[in-house]
Amino acid sequence: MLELSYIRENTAEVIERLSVKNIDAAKTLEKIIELDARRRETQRELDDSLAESNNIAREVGNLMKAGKASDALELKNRVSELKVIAKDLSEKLDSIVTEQTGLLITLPNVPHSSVPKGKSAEDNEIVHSEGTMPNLPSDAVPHWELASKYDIIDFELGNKVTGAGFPFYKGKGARLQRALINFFLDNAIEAGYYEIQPPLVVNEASGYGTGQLPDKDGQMYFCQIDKLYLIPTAEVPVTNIYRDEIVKASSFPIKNVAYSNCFRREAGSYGKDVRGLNRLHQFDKVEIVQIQHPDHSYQTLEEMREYVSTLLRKLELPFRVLRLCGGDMSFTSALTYDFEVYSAAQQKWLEVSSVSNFESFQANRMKLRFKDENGKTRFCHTLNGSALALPRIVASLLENNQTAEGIRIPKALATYTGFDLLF
RNA sequence: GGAGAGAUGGCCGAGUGGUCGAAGGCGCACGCCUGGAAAGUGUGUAUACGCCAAAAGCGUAUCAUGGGUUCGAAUCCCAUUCUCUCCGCCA
Repeated sequence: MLELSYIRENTAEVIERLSVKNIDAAKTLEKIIELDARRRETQRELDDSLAESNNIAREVGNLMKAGKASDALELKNRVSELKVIAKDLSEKLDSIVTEQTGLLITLPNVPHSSVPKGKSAEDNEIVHSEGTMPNLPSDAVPHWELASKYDIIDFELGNKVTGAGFPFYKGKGARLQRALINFFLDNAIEAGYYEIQPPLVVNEASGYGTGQLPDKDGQMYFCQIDKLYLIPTAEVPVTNIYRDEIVKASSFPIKNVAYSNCFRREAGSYGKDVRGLNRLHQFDKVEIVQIQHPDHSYQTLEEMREYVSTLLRKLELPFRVLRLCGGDMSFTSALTYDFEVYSAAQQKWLEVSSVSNFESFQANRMKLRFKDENGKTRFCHTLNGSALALPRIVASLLENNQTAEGIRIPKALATYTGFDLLF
């Protein structure tokens, strides 16, 4: 959620920057500012009337003590009147605040000045490319064929037991999963991240805090009877640790890493995008989350970007980094780098990581604050990134490393799998 | 799931209708003391909103959450959530 004071003081800039996300916010902003004026006026009237009630109540108390009960009677009536007025004002204030908040949460985060304009993925800016493209034999096949050839991932079995998008990993496939999780966690810990194992379901307030709710609730699995959501990413529970907190500035940067299953309904996806491991309803991901001082968050974003690059280098996968254009960015992000790995057999780039700075957008929703050098309470900046999501890494590892003898496992990973050739 | 007890500031803990945002202690911050530290000692130490250009200051709200009773609620009543104890079930 955008900060009200920021909207109020930089209206034109907000409109201009949101246009990069192809949003025309002028009318909404105007309404929000108008509601804000009414909110403050109503608040003042309400406070005044409550102040008068409090004063009279105190007087009544004094009169009672002095044994002048009859004198108190008239005052009592006045308080009763004020109470009715205050109740009206309070209801009015509630409805104004509700309306204002309702509008505020429809506004996406303002993109960083470096974000290019654009409508779709076509307009993303490639900022970096690295690694050598594999030279595959002519009989190279996509990962879903390799998965069944080596009997390591069973999509049909998943269909039978659960449904589409919930595969079974078997034998060396399961071990490869476990190896990748440990590889990613160990690397993160070495880079100074603190490991967290979060709950896989969260309450409504947490979904709201990181921005999944209310706009994306159809994308999460929901347990109706307990009003709990299956997490779409560890970002949700791990960032919400700090909901309603005032952290010490000396604790910056706060660096957490968490492995979790991620659950996504992916309503509306279809076709070859969901083939094999490309898009699953349940997958594994190691997520890095940082809480940082506003002055340092972009430097941190670059560090996180570099960290993810080192992982892909160790896995010997060719990758490129994209700066997402306004139209392709998420609702909550101010700047996002996507990492894509080349899937040789599918001959396409697969998104394996998304590293974002949310600035104070999530922090404002969550009321995550810190005290700055002047003792002033301010919102923190939050950042996160996948480091990494497993399925598409597995897809490209299988495809890019296929040989006549089997799948070659990169050296850095082989110490975790316990085998360097999957056959 | 059943029965009972409870929820107060960063933490512990007092407070059963009236200047209570809340005693006391711990912690924390700053100062004094010290060669330095500890001990000692002094001061300060919640959050949000509103008024104000801003600071100071003032007002309002907040004692789990939401309602209610009352001139007045941390205190009484109702609902919800959570915690603990016992019983049941159980990885």
